Amino acid sequence: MNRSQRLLQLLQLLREHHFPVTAETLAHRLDVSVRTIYRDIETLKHQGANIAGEAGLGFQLQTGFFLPPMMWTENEIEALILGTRWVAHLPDDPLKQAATSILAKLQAILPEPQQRLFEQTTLYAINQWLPVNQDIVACIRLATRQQKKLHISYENEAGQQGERMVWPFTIGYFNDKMILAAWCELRGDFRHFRLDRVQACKVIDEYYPSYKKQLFQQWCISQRITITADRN
DNA sequence: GTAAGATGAGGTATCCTACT
DNA sequence: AGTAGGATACCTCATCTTAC
Repeated sequence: MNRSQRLLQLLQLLREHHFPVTAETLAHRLDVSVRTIYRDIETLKHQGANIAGEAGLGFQLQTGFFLPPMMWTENEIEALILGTRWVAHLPDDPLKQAATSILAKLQAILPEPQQRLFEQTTLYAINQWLPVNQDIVACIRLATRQQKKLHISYENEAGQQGERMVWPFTIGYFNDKMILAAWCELRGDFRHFRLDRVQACKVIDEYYPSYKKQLFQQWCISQRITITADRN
C-alpha cells in the first residue's frame, strides 16, 4: 500500500468511528508504526481534514469533511447503485423520488472512468410489492422519524379490525411486504404490522417516552436479529 | 553510475490530560 | 501530587528521485 492509499484508508477508519480512536489502534489496523499515524494525521490536517486529537483519548474526525466521490472504489459504486435502484422500486413515492435523484447526482459527479462503470452496471434488485396506501406510508415514516406516537387502524390476518396506539421505530422490507415494527401500548410488547393492512393512521403530537434507537436495539435482541452496523 | 536532496518511517524523550 | 496512557517533537536512517 502506498502513502496515498494509506491516507485514504486512515480517513475511512476515522469516518467509521463516532468516538475517539487511538493512534495505536489505527497503527495496528494499517500495519504501520504509531509515529507514522501521527505523521499521516498531520498530513490529512494540512489537506483540510478536521481531525481532533486529544491526549488520553485519541483522534476523531469532526463533521464537515467529506470524501470526494473519486475516492469510491468500483465495488462501493456498484453497491450504491444496486441499493439505490432497489429503493427506487419501493412502493413509497418520496423515497422513490429521492433514490432517482441520488442516482442522477451520482452520475453527474462521478469522474470519467467511474461514469462508464455507472452506465454499464447491470445490477438490479427488483421486487414485486403488495400495494400500500402512500399517505399511510408517509405518515408512518414521519412518526418514526420524529419518534412520535402513532394511532393506527389495522386489520389482522383473520380479518378482525383493531385500533392500536404504537411507538413506531422501524420499517422492515421483506420480499413483497413492508412491516412496521413498533411498541404496542395495548399489548405492552413489540408488535409487527403489515403496512398493506393498515387502513388508517394518525401521528399523535406526543413523543413516545424512549429513543427509537433504543427500542430498535431491544427489538433486535428480542427477535434475535443481528444487524450489520453501518457505523461503529 | 553516482551524489545530493526529498520523502517516508522508526525510536525515544517530552508534554499533556485524566484518574486516583 | 503521582501515575499511566496517549499525543507531539526531534533525531536518525533507509529508500526513492533527479540532475549531472
